[in-house]
Amino acid sequence: MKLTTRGRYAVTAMLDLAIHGDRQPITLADISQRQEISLSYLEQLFSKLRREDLVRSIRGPGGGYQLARGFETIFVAQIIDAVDESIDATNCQGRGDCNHGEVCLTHHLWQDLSDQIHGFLSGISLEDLVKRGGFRTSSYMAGIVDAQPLTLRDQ
Amino acid sequence: MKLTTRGRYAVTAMLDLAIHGDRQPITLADISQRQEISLSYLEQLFSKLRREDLVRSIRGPGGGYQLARGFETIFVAQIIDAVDESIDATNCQGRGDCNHGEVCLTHHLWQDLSDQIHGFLSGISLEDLVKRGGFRTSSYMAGIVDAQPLTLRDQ
DNA sequence: ATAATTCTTGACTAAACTAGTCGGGTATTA
DNA sequence: TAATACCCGACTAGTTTAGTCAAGAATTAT
Repeated sequence: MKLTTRGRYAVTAMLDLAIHGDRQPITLADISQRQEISLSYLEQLFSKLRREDLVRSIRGPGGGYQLARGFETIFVAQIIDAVDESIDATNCQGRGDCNHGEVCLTHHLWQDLSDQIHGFLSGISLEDLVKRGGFRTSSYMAGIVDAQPLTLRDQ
Repeated sequence: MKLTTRGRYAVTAMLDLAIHGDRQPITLADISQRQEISLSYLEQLFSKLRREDLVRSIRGPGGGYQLARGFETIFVAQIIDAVDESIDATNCQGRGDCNHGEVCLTHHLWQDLSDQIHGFLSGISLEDLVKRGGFRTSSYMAGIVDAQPLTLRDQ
């Protein structure tokens, strides 16, 4: 899992969709204006989001995009995974031969860290982001208590 | 905080130092061979690690690098911060004017996530990495129970 | 002294990635 | 049939990554 601006853009756009798109489809032009993201760039991102079944598209006048399902079932991790084709956290593509044919010193550290961040973001849904606090206050994560805390796994 | 290969290299090298460097200084050439990292690239990384006072250098024959202090006081987050000059997690350099002069929808999400990952890696010391489990088993994080769990903050 | 060793520094580079732009499609509706 | 809006692929400037190369400075052993 990678965390880049692209993932940020995608989550922001999906959040915009969750907020404004409960009735009609929302055009990328609208999102582009509201969120200040280039239209063509949004097209690239939504192409991936659609392939991953996170959004539904409707062509023609009056068309646009909608969430493919309820916002309580769409999680931040899924959005980021859809657009930031997750390169391996490890250097050896999981083969475990990163150091002279053996596993390198920090192989499992990164693997586990990746898993943990992923688990963390898998616990935050669009609903969480929409419902908690205002978007312009600094406390909108305050109520997110259901989000899976990022602890170290036991095995 | 950024998580890239550079940070991985740095942590791996520091771990190598923690394991082999308890007596004499360790040369970058040794680390380069053991960890399969280019010598010149290591030089760049250690230049930054030295500036951040994480390692001590000794020139001349018999010289090399040592940890600047006990491995129980050096944390993964410090190493990564030293080499991956932490760009802002946010788009607006913390000014909060990322969207039409206001804070963008996901500003605080990324800010908080950044903080959490940072806190998480601030709880894992080189000692933890050295002592727990073998480096070639998949369970060396099993005993790290003191590491600050990554939970959402309350305010 | 001087040669060997090792760190120190800066300039340079190929390859990859990011965040776009551009131009032409295709489906749908009015 | 024109307008709307998604769809798709090619292209690009700028940045970052991972690395090379070359010269130099400090220290030790001979």
